[in-house]
Amino acid sequence: MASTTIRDVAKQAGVSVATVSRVFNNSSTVSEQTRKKVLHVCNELDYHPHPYAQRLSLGRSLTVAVILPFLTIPSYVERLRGVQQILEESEYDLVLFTATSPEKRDAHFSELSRKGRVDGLLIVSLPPSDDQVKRFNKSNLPAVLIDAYHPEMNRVVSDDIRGGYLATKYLLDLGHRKIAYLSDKLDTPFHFVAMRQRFEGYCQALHEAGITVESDYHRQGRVGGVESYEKAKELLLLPDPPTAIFAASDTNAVGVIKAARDLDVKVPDDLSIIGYDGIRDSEYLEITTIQQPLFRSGVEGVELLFTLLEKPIENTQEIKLPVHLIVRETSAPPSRESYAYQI
Amino acid sequence: MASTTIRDVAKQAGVSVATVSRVFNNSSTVSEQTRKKVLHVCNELDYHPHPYAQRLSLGRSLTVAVILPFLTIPSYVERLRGVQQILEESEYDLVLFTATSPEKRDAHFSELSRKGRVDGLLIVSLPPSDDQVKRFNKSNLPAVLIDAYHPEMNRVVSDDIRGGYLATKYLLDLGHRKIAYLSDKLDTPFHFVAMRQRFEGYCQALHEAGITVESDYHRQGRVGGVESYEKAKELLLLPDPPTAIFAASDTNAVGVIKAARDLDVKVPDDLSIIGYDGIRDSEYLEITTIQQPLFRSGVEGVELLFTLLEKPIENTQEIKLPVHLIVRETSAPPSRESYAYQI
DNA sequence: CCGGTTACTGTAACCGTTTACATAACTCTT
DNA sequence: AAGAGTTATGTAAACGGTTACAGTAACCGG
Repeated sequence: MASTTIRDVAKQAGVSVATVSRVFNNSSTVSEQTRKKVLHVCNELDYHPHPYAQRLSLGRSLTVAVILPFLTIPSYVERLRGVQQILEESEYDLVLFTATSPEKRDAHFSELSRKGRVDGLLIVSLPPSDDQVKRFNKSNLPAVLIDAYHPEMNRVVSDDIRGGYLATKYLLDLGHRKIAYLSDKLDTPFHFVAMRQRFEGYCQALHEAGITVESDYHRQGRVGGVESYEKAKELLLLPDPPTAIFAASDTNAVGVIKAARDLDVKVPDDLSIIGYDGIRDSEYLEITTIQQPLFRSGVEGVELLFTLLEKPIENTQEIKLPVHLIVRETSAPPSRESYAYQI
Repeated sequence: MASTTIRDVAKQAGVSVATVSRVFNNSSTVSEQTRKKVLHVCNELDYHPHPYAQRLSLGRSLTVAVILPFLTIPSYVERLRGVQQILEESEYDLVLFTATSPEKRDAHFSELSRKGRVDGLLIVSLPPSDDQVKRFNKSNLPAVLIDAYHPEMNRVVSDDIRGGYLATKYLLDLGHRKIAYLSDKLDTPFHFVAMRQRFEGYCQALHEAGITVESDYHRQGRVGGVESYEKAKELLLLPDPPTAIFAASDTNAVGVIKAARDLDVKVPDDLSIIGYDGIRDSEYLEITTIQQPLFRSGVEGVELLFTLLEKPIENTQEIKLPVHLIVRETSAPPSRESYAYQI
């Protein structure tokens, strides 16, 4: 069943293809009479313009690519969700790529930077190299980084240094002095930068309080909750264990909670835990956390991209989103006992 | 910077466009000499065939649409991940749609069922109506349901009745007699069917054990963990509370755990909890659960779609994936006390 | 030496749109 | 009443590929 084309409609309506086309792209004028006739025939023949012919002719792909590291990590998915929701209402298709390895990332970047492949690019949490940025800019493909930084690229970031600072300051204000930082590996081939910045904020707050950063209180595991469970155990079994743990993601925090439970360390009595992100789990599990606007970062990213799609160039723009402390049930002042220790 | 076309290459290499095209689509023969020459020129000019011109000419969109209800629910995302991973290695683009309302679902279905829009369709957890199925089949668009059922559509399902049975049987075998079932709303405009089937398995197991299904032991909340927390509380505050709760998803189980904690009900001593799905959280939180192959369902779905894309029609096919009981830390025999109650 | 393969390559139509330009039919203006 | 504007429409050339068909040259067997 060959689908009906614009020519079929034209013939049936007794007009030229140009006229039919004009009816759809309300560009120039068509008399009310013929417009009605054409629409009627379209309806009758169930005509819909062929998307790919349209795209070829227009020189636009009507497509936006979203590329992110993993689909396993809730915070990325939540960002994707924001992107998806806006894109769905637009004329653009969302085509999805994941960069599960640095090689894949590079392959995607170079494929997608070719003119014609997609109209725009949203890059989640994957900082591109200088070379890649150069290529994007040369092919002047509109692109926006979300949760990633490069000076010459438009981006939506959240204030991770401040987030790290806030979390640590909060624990300090509660009276904690022995505060550990537990994160994913800070050095990855992907060059994720968020957790390093949170660490920076952590150091800054400690410094301000006149506390030296204990390297023993800083642990990194592979991404996700499983390994953070082990690392948390290590921390809790230290001769002089921390009274609070700042986990660089809520997922990490879940690992810490489990470790505490298994070692019979009471939360929050004997151990305060603060997470980061504000994903669903943190809500369900009542984890005190630093909430960053994940969903919104996706929304803002698309919207920035849309403005870029309209008028070409300007200065690179940065949208910095705020973070908030959300106090829930995994944090409290340190117990007497731990106080005693440290005096 | 206009991109280089096949004609540029042809001119530069001193051959016809047909020859250049042939070099890429290794269809018919090209002499080794000219092939080399063409490839060299392509390399030099950084030529890549324009995707949309190709698609128009081929009459294939090289695109597969995936449509799912929400991006908020881990199990859907995990299925998507399976789909994505396979699709990424193929020549097809994955374009993503969500049906956050029944109206959206219908709109997507009818748009996507038009020939030419996409080459294939993967529908996750959204059972289509008879009319829609008719339309899919008329436009003979290859489509596969994942975690949804329609007799006239190809599908990948998991054995939810058996899963419900297994979970309940396991609790019965532990000695429980007062077993509640807590799920999302069973009647939704989406007509999700999985949780109803699990309920069926639950009833079956109880029946087999000669236990009548208490309607008071069956609660439904809105999707997700927040409301299941409330419902679990209701159950636990019943005059004769259950000794075990079968939560129809791990997310629901998390709500139950929280309710138990808040009411000082010890898990698993005073209350056994079993979830469903086997998502990450169930692992982190050590929830006993029925694991279904979520990721794999995506993989199998795409693979089934690929075979459909190769040779057109055959009988509709069903792939039924197995489920497994995973015993972790939220389940145990009922305590003496609760036994006492019921004798 | 000739007809028939075989191996390679070119010409041009086609995929289904959009749109610059041309044209035709009116309506004013003076 | 002719020239200038307007308005509505048609013609045909893009967009950038693929591929049916045709053509040419080289090769082969008899």
